[in-house]
Amino acid sequence: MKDYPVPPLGPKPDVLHPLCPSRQVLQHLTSRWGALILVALQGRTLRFSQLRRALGDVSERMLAQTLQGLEADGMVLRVAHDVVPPHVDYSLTEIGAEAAVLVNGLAKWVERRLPDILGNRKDA
Amino acid sequence: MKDYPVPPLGPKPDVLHPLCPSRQVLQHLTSRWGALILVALQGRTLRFSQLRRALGDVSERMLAQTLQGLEADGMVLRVAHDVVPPHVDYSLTEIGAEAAVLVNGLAKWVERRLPDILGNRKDA
DNA sequence: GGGAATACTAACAGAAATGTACGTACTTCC
DNA sequence: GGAAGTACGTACATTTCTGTTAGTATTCCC
Repeated sequence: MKDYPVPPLGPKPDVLHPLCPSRQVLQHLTSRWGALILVALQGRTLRFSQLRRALGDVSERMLAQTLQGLEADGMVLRVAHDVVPPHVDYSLTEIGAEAAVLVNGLAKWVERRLPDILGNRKDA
Repeated sequence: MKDYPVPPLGPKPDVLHPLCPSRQVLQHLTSRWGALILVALQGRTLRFSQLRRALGDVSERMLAQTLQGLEADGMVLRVAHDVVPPHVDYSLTEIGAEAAVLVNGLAKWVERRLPDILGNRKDA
């Protein structure tokens, strides 16, 4: 990897630039579980285990890890009720909701177009 | 991982279902290089090396591999001119262009919202 | 009492993604 | 002549991702 002569916070964020932070954010949003969490959390608040069941096959480790990442990016809001059997609610923040709309749009498009995509697919 | 009692091609594709093929397609589109290739190819045709320079830091190996995947999914059209110094053009297919609009929308949103996102970020 | 549920974390392990280096066949430029 | 550009494939190495297992403190249910 060579050096790229552009500061981390240039005037115009550009996803196509290797060092632009927008790339990382985009990757968080589009990561395997990140995208699905946004979709699952759209319009509703879910607890950790509910979220886990909603996604079907996330390991607790990955779910916790991904949620922390999204929380750090300000996409997800975590509210822990300090009760004896742990109870934590997850919901989308304002920007999280905005992102979710876009990610969900992509997901829905894939679902709608799936037949066409699978149709002319050249399987190895 | 437990077994999920749903056929690969049920009546309604659902990204939240572990075995739905839509998940894989979504992952291809949102993969690290997949998404960037769609963005870079929007509205224009690029050659292999131009694409490589456009993304800035893809290795040739990854670029070739990702392009093949997108081609297999019918998103990218590959046209090879049989000339002495190799010349191959890459462009988006119809569905590829549709997908690119959505992915690009997400990318542009991230770029626009980047300041806000980085603002309230809790760095580890 | 034993077992399940809750929301995690830490340690370890294996799988997948990604990069590096090299080779190719031929042309153009210095 | 020697170096660079072109579009890759292949082998190998490393980094990143993801999963599995075990453990925690407490309550509820049988």
